[in-house]
Amino acid sequence: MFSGMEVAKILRDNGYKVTPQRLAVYDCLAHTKSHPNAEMLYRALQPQFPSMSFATVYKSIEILNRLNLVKVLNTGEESFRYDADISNHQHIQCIRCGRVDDLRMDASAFVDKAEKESGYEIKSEEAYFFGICPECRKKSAN
Amino acid sequence: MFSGMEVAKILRDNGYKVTPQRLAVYDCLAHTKSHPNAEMLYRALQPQFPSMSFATVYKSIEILNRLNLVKVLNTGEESFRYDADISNHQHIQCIRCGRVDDLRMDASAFVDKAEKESGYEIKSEEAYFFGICPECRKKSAN
DNA sequence: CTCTCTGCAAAATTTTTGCACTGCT
DNA sequence: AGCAGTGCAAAAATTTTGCAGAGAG
Repeated sequence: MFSGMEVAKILRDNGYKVTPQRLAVYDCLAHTKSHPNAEMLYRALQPQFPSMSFATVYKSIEILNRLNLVKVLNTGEESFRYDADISNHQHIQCIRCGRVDDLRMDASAFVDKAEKESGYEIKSEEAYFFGICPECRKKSAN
Repeated sequence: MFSGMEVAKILRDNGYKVTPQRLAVYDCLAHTKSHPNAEMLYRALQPQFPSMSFATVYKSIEILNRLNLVKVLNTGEESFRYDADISNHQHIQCIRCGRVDDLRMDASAFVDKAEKESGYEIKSEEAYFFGICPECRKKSAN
């Protein structure tokens, strides 16, 4: 998680211009835990940038992702979700309400085993769990 | 992995008709290790069913998936991939050539830990590893 | 002042849907 | 014979692209 000034510096140092839109996309991702998709980001940025287009949302994310400032999540829904937390962690999604939460577990033993068994040189890893979140469990009263 | 007759029985027992297209989609998935997407399936079935449409591919997969005969994979590509191996296993994709391989590791300890840490009631789990496959490692000669 | 970025609209992709016709049971 | 399934084309939904004008460095 970086400050606006840090993000600006990273953009500048990599030859990208620092625009309010790019900073706002990062800022939005950095200040939410909801792992939004492009549409949620677009809607969240509308009040501040009424003229902003989806193209800019996607182009901003592409750059932020290339600079390793945001991660792309893939929970199996129609659209991708995005996360400004680039530390190694896993995700868990509620199959009732759709929310996505973070999970922090040390997966290095799992990765090492996968590397040995597959013969691949592993560069990254994504783990998704699916189930029923504490709130939905309460609601269903079983 | 089921035989054609077993799949036919499962379809019939669940009120779905047994059609050559549905059996062929399952058969195609059961006899490949390449984890094809809809287009690969469509092309593979063309010789046998020149009139078959994408609609039928997707509709067949939807039913097979609902009957828990095939699994939907999400490696972060544009399209979904499908797998007739419904046993608990993980997947690893080569970031050079795009191939997807199976990996069989016991993840139950990982799942238990996730369940405790998240408070979720976990129903399923997907783990994807990304790296460079043995063949591509040889080619790059490092 | 230059050159990248934005915003718009159109394009490209993947997947879904509606409907007439076919064919399984 | 009845009704679900197929195939086609059109629709949806998400993401990408081209281009003219705006704005960052």
